[in-house]
Amino acid sequence: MSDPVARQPRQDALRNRERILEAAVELVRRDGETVPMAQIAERAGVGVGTVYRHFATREDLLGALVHRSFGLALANARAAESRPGSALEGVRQFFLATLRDRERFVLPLHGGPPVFTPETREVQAEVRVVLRALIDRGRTAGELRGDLTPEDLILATSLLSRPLPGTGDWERLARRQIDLMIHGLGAIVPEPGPGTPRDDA
Amino acid sequence: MSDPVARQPRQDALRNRERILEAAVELVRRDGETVPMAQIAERAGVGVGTVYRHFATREDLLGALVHRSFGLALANARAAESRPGSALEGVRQFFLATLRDRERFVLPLHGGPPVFTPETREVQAEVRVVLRALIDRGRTAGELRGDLTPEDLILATSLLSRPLPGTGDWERLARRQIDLMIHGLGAIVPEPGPGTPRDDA
DNA sequence: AATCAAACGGACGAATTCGTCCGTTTAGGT
DNA sequence: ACCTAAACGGACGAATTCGTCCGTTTGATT
Repeated sequence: MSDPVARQPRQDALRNRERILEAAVELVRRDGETVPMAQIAERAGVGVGTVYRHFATREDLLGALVHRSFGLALANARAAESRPGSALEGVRQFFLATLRDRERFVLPLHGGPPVFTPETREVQAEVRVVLRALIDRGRTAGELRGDLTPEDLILATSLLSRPLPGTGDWERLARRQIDLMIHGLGAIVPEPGPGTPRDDA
Repeated sequence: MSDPVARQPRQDALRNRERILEAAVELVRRDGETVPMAQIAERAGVGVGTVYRHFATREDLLGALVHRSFGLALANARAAESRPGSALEGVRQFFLATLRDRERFVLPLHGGPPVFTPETREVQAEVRVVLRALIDRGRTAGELRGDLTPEDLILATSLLSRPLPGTGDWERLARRQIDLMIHGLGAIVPEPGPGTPRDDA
């Protein structure tokens, strides 16, 4: 008798889906993307069956993690773009936001299959659009290098969010990298100097 | 009747060991560190038995790859340090060398077990020493930021050597990152400006 | 050329991991 | 309170992967 509209999903289903994603982020970052599904299920406090119902295949799950990461990047990009101060400072805030959220990021580490779904690429494109706006603003104001592209910023952030073991104080090192890059972003070029062969084509 | 000195290893053994390492670098970079041993053996043109004789366990093999990578980094660091020009240019050359050799680098992607053997750490320490010398030279000459550390450079290079999928023209992007960083390395700070809160502790 | 220790290859049993299937539980509507 | 579609859990057979073992081949030495 009810309309053909799907009834909304049950509460526990939503909750479990969330738990699975959280567990997956944590374990994939720590152990790599081949971490056993059973382990993810265990940490999420559900059975494997539940995991496979929400994500038909491991790749679906990984794809969802990547998708979420771009969603996060998009939110950060928008926040940085709509921020009042200078565009250069906006870029800096974007970097710092990535660093703050880094434990929630999962980006593909090697060139495996899908992972990048069409929807993910859409979000990715939107990130580009927003960053483009930010860059253009800064360029007009003479704060940013004229040749800067959204890809430069995306690459930098994806590097910042990667799990890097072995290094003791990652937080400090990452902030330093941001610092170095921000200074490099300035439109002012210190000293081309004579001893600088140009080997960038 | 012969001395207790070990006779030198056979020629084919050395050759195979080399082939295995080459195959492993390629496949680990492409498919991740859990790539089946059998696959590595196949690409190397040997049987699995041979792989396991040279590297008793997968971790031994991975450890050898990482060790080699640091050896490469050490060679590049030494070349950059003993180079005639300015120290800043030396740093730049070090980065470019890493980029050139990036397909031979294998560094741990997540915080798994061993991989960092004691010997590897020794090489790592030596890299630090050489870079420290380079940095000090540049600092004395006023070419480099006073607070720069070897770790900054090591981190940057390890980021540059990582396999990053999805991005089309990695080469171009990486050169750009180097460019950005080199400019950031200069001792001259363009514009602290009023709108720049200092949130690096 | 004869010898043999060293090295090789790959079949194989053990151990994981995958993804499904189905009997049981439960949220939420009546 | 009752009902049922939706969701759950985890045992299980199929499929991979691991690492070993041993009969065969080969490089070096005499």
